[in-house]
Amino acid sequence: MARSKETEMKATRKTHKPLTDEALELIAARFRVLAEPMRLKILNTLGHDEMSVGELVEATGALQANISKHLGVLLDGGLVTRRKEGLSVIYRIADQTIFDLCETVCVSLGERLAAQQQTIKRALR
Amino acid sequence: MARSKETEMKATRKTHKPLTDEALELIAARFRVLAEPMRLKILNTLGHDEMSVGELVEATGALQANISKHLGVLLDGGLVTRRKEGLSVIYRIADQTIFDLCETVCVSLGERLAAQQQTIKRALR
DNA sequence: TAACTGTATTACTGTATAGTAATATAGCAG
DNA sequence: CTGCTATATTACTATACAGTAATACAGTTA
Repeated sequence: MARSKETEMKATRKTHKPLTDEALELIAARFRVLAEPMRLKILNTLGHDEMSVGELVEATGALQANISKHLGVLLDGGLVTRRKEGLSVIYRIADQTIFDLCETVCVSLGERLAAQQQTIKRALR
Repeated sequence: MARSKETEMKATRKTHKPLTDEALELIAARFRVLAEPMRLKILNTLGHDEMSVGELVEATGALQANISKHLGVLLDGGLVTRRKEGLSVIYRIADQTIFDLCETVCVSLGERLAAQQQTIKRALR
């Protein structure tokens, strides 16, 4: 589990970099892009393949204008890339860290729900 | 009919789990909590220590009502816990995965900015 | 009891944005 | 050219929520 570089050895406990407001805004913006269920659905549908807008519309059941707008947000955020092929425009995930983020969140949510379940069980006994 | 490659194949090459809409909403909700700079600032200020509301107000420079409201959101989301101590209420981070998420995002943003920088450099040569 | 302190809540305002319908744009077919 | 198809954009509405001021509440002290 090699941490990045040995040059930063105090980064594990107690001390944290005081992020600037600009950095916080950039990070928040990334989270904001992921904070919409429909965009997550698009990303999840895309998976590791590439798909045209029409295929995404069909797969998600949403309206074409809505999908197109969400794809624009994802493109602006650098989470997907696109290329034209005839009449179609084909999107592909550009940032694999998305999967890490969702995985981490899922694990965390799972643990939280398990803890809540324990609390309920204990309260009912 | 220039290209009808996957129109019959349903394009299921390496699909992830097809998350339900409910799961997508839960994941999006977690991201939504993290999608505000002020909440990230609170979390970053808290770090691995615990702090009272007043200390957070002073450290962030925000108004008490605002901090209190954001702490409520973080509490609802299960990202912090709180305990009372006399007149004060002391908050502490409850979910360490927050740091992983922010770290992943930072790395991703860094890579993206580096790539954009390369693009600019190449365009100016 | 009353006064004081730290925190939470309420009410309000402004802003951002998801969803939608209609329209615009781009590329292909005839 | 005309029509057709895939995608993007515009305009609009409704909802959500961040920030703020005033107030309520809880715990302490005199």
